[in-house]
Amino acid sequence: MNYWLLKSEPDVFSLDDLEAAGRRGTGWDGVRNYQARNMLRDGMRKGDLAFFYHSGCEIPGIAGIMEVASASRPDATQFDPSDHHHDPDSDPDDPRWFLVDVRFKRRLRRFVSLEELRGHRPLAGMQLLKRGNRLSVTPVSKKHWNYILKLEQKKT
DNA sequence: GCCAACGTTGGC
DNA sequence: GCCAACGTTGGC
Repeated sequence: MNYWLLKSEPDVFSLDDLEAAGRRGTGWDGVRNYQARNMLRDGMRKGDLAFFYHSGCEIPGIAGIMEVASASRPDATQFDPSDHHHDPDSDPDDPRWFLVDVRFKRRLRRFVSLEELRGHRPLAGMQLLKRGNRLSVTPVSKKHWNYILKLEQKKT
């Protein structure tokens, strides 16, 4: 099993929205970056776990945990002209963009902010914390994953 | 293949 | 709103 971190702007799609989607979950659509696409398409497996990270908001950070609920499949929004993520250059016979289904697992016991993550030297290697990182899908090592789960338990 | 111009992300 | 960092595009 592998671990991941997926970013979303809570104004667009938040952990609450994912929880509201229930057991069926939802497709993690709209990823339009090749590196992120490759991880979605080739790296993620059903049963993997991922942190739900809130970006582009007042206090960015990790809000919860979700589960990868399917293998990757083509992202239908790329073929929908009315969709913001429409890609007219993508060939239906050879789709360019993929998604996985995700489902809500749980909220963290407390929100762990980006600022807090940056304060922990053992997490320094996390791709999320590297300078200039903008990838919306990044792998998380087991070591970092477990460290954050311990952080979650700590009182502030 | 290089690189300038432009677009996007995302923290601050 | 600003801006650093990075990705993409397209002319050459």
